[in-house]
Amino acid sequence: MDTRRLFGRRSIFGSFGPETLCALERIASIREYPAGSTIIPAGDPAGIVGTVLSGIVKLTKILPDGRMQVVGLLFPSDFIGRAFSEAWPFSADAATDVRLCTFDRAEFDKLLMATPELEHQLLVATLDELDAARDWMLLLGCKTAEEKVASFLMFVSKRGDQLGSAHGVPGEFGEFELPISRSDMAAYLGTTVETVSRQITRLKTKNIIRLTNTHHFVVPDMDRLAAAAGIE
Amino acid sequence: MDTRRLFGRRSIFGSFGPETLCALERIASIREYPAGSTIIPAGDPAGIVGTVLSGIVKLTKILPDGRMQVVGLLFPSDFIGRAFSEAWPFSADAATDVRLCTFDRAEFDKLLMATPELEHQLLVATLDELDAARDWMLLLGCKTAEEKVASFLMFVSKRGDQLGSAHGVPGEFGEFELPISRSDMAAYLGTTVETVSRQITRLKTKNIIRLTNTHHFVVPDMDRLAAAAGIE
DNA sequence: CGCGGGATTGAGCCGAATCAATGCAGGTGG
DNA sequence: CCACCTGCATTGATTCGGCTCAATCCCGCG
Repeated sequence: MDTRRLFGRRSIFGSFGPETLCALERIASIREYPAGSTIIPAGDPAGIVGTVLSGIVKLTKILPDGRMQVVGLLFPSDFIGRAFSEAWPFSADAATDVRLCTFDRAEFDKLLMATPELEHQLLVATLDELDAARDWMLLLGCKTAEEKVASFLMFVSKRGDQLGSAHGVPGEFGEFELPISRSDMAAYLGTTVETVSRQITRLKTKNIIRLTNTHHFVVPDMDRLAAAAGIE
Repeated sequence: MDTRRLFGRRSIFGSFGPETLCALERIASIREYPAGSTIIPAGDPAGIVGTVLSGIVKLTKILPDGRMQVVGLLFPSDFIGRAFSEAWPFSADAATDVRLCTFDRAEFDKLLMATPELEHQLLVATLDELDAARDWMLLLGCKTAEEKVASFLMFVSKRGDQLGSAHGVPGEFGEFELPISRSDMAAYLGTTVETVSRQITRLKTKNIIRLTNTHHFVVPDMDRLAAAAGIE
């Protein structure tokens, strides 16, 4: 198989030579998860790591009383896993049907130690995730419900091109498929389903967005959406 | 000077041999920043990286209209800097008087590329920061004002021992100095000064905490504080 | 002693949560 | 093919936590 195509050029494996890719391929396997299923439960020893091939993975944390927060969304080409830690600090669930390219954790850690360049790429990816997490803290701490929803739409429209041909109109920036549910959106935005719904209709009546159906969004003017999102 | 003592054993440099420490020492210099001053402004090319020697550094993001969120707090021994990026994505300010051990960014990046073990330590530190950021997202998205304040006190009591003898009673877990202002707390918790103040008095009347003065906290029973924080 | 900045307390209001009902589409079985 | 069910989304009515505005307090300091 064409390993490079498989992982995608944007993945942390995108820049490697054939030797490393071969080493990876030998410990790789494909797994599928239906929407709603749990990929890695919270607190797991987490024997696998991998990259997302298709679909969207949500990383969630919950409080003892059941309140839940989505702390990360993984799109195709994103790395999933927590190197150098025995306990997986949150739950990873399939927000849509998901295909993963997985590696055995122990094997991957070994490869990681032996391949500084791989570790470098992982560091770069982790720094990017940290930046994203901090952007999200700004959103959770400061923004109004309308700004939250608008920000989320901007976020997805930017990463939507990574959803493959099935979702997301390629090249078309202002039109995209949002394959996740309203309740997942709410959990990501630190709000409720009802509020998300209300803010979407609000943005509709302001003509900032249009919907052809529940999950297909059209943004005529990205700048107006950005303004509604508080720019950042 | 005793470089290992200088950086601290918990810093990313804690485990290095004399050769690397020497290489570091040659590009290191000490800088001081008074409380309230800006260490690195947002968007800066950020020519320096380093570790915190004493004091507390806050990392902040602001929206165009002035709303502000603290997205990270750095304690002594924490690493400050963003490797492999030309733009510093937020502002770093001194929440108290701060002493830093700084390195020239270009030099440090070079050393980083040449020393896989250093990069490994940086990766581990970054992963920890990411975990912390995600814990904070749970707090910002889900918790009530009282839980937020209680969580913050738990957080500081755990890291307070790193504040040095000046602040923080060494060894004593349930008693600590909180050297930052109420408004910084509020900005970290995604709330307002008034709310923070009210919740502190609430915790006081419940006898979960006691204050000897505005910045000195006593926690008789850490488990009760944890319960008020929503455990996590 | 009076000044000033941070912290606390109070009154009222507003945005978003909650509770509850209705709408809507896809799937199933009669 | 249509009636029904089920899960998700939308809309409405009401409540409430936390924000805003404003006054007062406290303590260190000149």
